[in-house]
Amino acid sequence: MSESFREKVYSFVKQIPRGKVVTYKQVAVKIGQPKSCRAIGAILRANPNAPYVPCHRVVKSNGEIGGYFGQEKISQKILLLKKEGIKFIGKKIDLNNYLWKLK
DNA sequence: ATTATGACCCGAT
DNA sequence: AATCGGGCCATAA
Repeated sequence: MSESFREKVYSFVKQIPRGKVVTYKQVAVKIGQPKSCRAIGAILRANPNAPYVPCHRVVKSNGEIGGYFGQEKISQKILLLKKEGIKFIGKKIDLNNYLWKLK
């Protein structure tokens, strides 16, 4: 039996180190479904188990941060990222500095 | 089974 | 830099 889509997403996101981020696209590629980037967000929205799965470290490919529980708690996502040392330039972050480089 | 929705991505304008 | 449009995919109804 193969892991469910959800399981793959969560298990990978849990490995993102503090102070680093990955894009929804990266997650999609990593779990072997490069075209499922959009569905990744749908999964994280469902039941991230907030503190356990660091879903706040998943951002958009253009440097914007994306959402957090719909459009409601984005401020909290920003706060968590700032708390980890990530700086914002307007509405975006510098992916060249914070992107987690996979091996 | 079919439709609509959304924490997305990318190329073209 | 900002906007638009088409593509993709898991879920919910």
